[in-house]
Amino acid sequence: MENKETISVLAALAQETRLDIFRLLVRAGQKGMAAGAIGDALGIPAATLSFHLKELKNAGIVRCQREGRSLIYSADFETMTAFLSFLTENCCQGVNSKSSRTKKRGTCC
Amino acid sequence: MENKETISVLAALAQETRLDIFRLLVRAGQKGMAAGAIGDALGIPAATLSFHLKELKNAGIVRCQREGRSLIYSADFETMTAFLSFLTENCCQGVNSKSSRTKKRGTCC
DNA sequence: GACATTATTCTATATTTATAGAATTATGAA
DNA sequence: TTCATAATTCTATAAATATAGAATAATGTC
Repeated sequence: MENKETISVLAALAQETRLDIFRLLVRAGQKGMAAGAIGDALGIPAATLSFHLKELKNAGIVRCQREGRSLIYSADFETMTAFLSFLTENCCQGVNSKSSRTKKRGTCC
Repeated sequence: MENKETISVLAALAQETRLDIFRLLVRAGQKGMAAGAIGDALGIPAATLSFHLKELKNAGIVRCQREGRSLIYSADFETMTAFLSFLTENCCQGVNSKSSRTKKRGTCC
């Protein structure tokens, strides 16, 4: 995953409503959820929801599939995995698990 | 790490200049870098750089320490580790390493 | 075809964020 | 105490993002 792509995932998740939507979809798992059901669960007006779903879709972290009149959205775990790998490698010294005890430096200024 | 805190880290990194700054600091490691050196390395005007450093500092992913006339900034790996753990647990089904082969669903709509 | 349902796109408005010059603050040296 | 250096805050402006009502599009049912 590249810098540009990473930024679009970060931006997609850096918004309360969208992070809520995405976490809901993660919990829903493979089967996903219809747009309407997401809106009901989170109390988001349809137009606003569509706007946010589009952002998530453009970032590549959700997919969607029509089923009758409904559009079923689901989390794309492959993209998320690639995204987390990028962050781990480029922004975290390749460390992800329990803290590597870094010498504490001040937050004095 | 909570939702709110997570969003502020996501937002801090979801910007090209700031991601560049942060990755530079990750590469610099423990010793960190003076603000001026960061600006020189990336070609960012001082006022703009200060603005971005403050964002990163507020999000808790960089620290800073005065050394003579210079302010030395460094990446806070503890916060980043907590952040990655949160994402892994809440946004990625607890999976981080190699893909768990998810049934591919369309991006048709 | 007429109608209800599900969801999107259009539009306007409000809010937040980014950029960078000018002014200011803090530190150290002559 | 004067001067140079390093960096921040102030300020104005530009640009991007979020919200949500109204209009539109796609699908299924009678």
